[in-house]
Order: sequence, then structure tokens, then C-alpha cells
Amino acid sequence: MDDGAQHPTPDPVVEAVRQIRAHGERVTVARTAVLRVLADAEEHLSADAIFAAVSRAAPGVHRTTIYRALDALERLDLVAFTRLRHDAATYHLAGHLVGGTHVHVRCRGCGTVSHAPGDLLDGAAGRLAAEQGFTLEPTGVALTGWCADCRALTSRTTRTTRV
Amino acid sequence: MDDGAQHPTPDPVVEAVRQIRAHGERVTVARTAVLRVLADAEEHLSADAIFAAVSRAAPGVHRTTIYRALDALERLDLVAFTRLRHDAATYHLAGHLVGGTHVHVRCRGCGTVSHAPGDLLDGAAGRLAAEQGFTLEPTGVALTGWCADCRALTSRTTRTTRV
DNA sequence: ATGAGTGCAAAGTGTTTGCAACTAT
DNA sequence: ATAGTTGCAAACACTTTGCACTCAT
Repeated sequence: MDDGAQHPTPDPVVEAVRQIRAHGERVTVARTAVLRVLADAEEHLSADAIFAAVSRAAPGVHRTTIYRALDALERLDLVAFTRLRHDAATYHLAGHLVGGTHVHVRCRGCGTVSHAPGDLLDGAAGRLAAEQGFTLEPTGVALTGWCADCRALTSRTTRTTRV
Repeated sequence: MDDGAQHPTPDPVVEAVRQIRAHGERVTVARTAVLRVLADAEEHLSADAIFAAVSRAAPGVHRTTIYRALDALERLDLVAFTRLRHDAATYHLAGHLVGGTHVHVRCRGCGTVSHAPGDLLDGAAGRLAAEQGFTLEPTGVALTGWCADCRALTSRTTRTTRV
């Protein structure tokens, strides 16, 4: 919305690249492509989806490299992943790279993943910090439960095996 | 701690079996064994760990059957699972079957999974219910972040690749 | 120049599926 | 009796690994 001239880091990719160098690791086409894809998506993406997107932007990058890049970026705390269901993991930029964080909420009934305000867990985060010195990472969190629709179904019917 | 004479369901397995019948599904050795193992463990267990434990109690149950039992129990909302890392899923009894629920908290640094009080997310649960009619399932939740020790390491050192 | 990062193929792991036999209802 | 469950083997999806080569530093 604004030019971001005064902001610490207008582009999360730039900052991430900086940190890769700072950690003595190498900046490659594959890694920057992965970061770019995740930054543009600003959504959880599977390794396969990332591979597809990267292939579009930088053809020739092997699927294996995507996994290795994600692994490296995860170790550097630039990327985090979540396993919501029994299928593939979904990756996203680390919370500190993106400004406004949001929490992911998944319905056990229909599988829909919706968003909740980033400050939803502030209370819990405060208690965790105070009680056991634990620093909660909101973007890495996936809450599970039942959405209004599915809850209505579950509590009444015989559960005609959704999903 | 007490005898539980006045409690609605002393044994979660008994209640679970009741609900299986109520849903018109069949009560089998494999399913009750899985429930028993989960109830005794009162901890998150991988399918493989469940298979091992069930094999001890009721030899002859095939590994595949464990998966199918878990799948059935999950559909009946008697069992829930979590994917904390890149390895196998971990299963546990649904929150409504066990009395005191607790929230699982995983450190991204050392991978340790610790517990937090069950009411930790009460605030968030209330907001979710009020704002979007979402019913949070506390036992299905896995919070991610950094424990005190690993946080100290991360914020200062060059991350000598833990895990 | 030199070793971290990559491509390729091949092997892993955890989980699911098809079908005949079994068993809880 | 009979449909839901199971055992077995085989396939499955997702991810990791070994090795030679390449490119970022």
C-alpha cells in the first residue's frame, strides 16, 4: 500500500536471501525461486505445488531440489511447514519474514482451511511464555475443530461419512 | 484419583465401544485393542507403535487392520491424529472421551513435544466460536514454536544444525 | 578453485487398495 | 445369513539418498 521506504524489509525474499548469505550458505536459482513462489502465494503450498510454480518461473529445477531447498530454508528458519491431513506437507514463509501473520484453522468435517486473526493466540502465547518460556510461532500453528456447518451435521445425523 | 462411580464414563474404551455400536458399526477385536492401547497410553502414538502394542495384547492383527481401524475410529470421531513432523502421524483418543485434555506444544529446535494446560486455548476457542462459529478441538491442536533453550541458541548462534 | 548445491535414478517410508476369507451382527 | 472387517500382497504417494557434475563464492 505504501512504498515501504522506511520499512525494515519491503520484500521478504530480499530479507531471506540476506539471511542465507549471513548464514554462509549459497544463494541459488532454486532457492530464490522457492522463496519467490512462497512470498507470492502467501499461502500454504505443497512441495508439488511449489515445484509446479517454480518450473514455470525457472524451468529445469528438479523436484528433488525443491525438497532440498525447502529443507535448507527450514533449517535456516526462513520457511516452516504444516501437516494438516494425511496428504503432503504444506510450506510457508516463516512468520518473521511476513508482516501480518494469520492463524490457520482446519475443519475436521469438510477439510476446509480458513484463516483467523493473527492475534487470536496472543493470550495463549503470553501464558506459554510466562509459564514455560516457550515462544509460540503463530504461523506454524494449525488449529483443528469443526466449522459451523459440519458441527451441525455431526451432532445430529449419523455422520454419512463426509470427506 | 477417585473411584469415578458418579462419572458419566469411567472407561473411555467402554464409551467408545458404545458409540461404535450406536453408529451401527461393528465392534471387533482389532478396534477395541486399538482403543485400549490409546486409552492406556494417554499419549500420542504412531500407527506403528499402536501396531506393536496391539500385537502384544492381541497377536495376529495385521498392520493394515490398524490403519483401517484408526480410519474408522477417526470417522466416528473417537480418535484424532496429528502430524507434528515429517514422520508418521500420531493418534490419540478424541477429547470428549478423556476427561482432562491437554494441548501439545512442539519445539522446532529440538523437536521435543511438551504439554500445556487444557484451558490454554479457551480464550481462542471462545473467539473462534463467537466470530466464525468454529468449534475448536483442543486435543487436535499442536502448537509450534521454540522452547527456552532452543530460542536462546537460535537468536545468537549460527544454528549448528540441530534436530 | 573448490565445495556447496544440483540433476538423475533409485530406494526409502508411511499409508492405502483389491480381493478372497472370515466374523460380528 | 450376510454385509461389514480382516489378512495378505501389491500398489501407492510423498520424500529421501548416492553419486557424478555444475555453479556460486
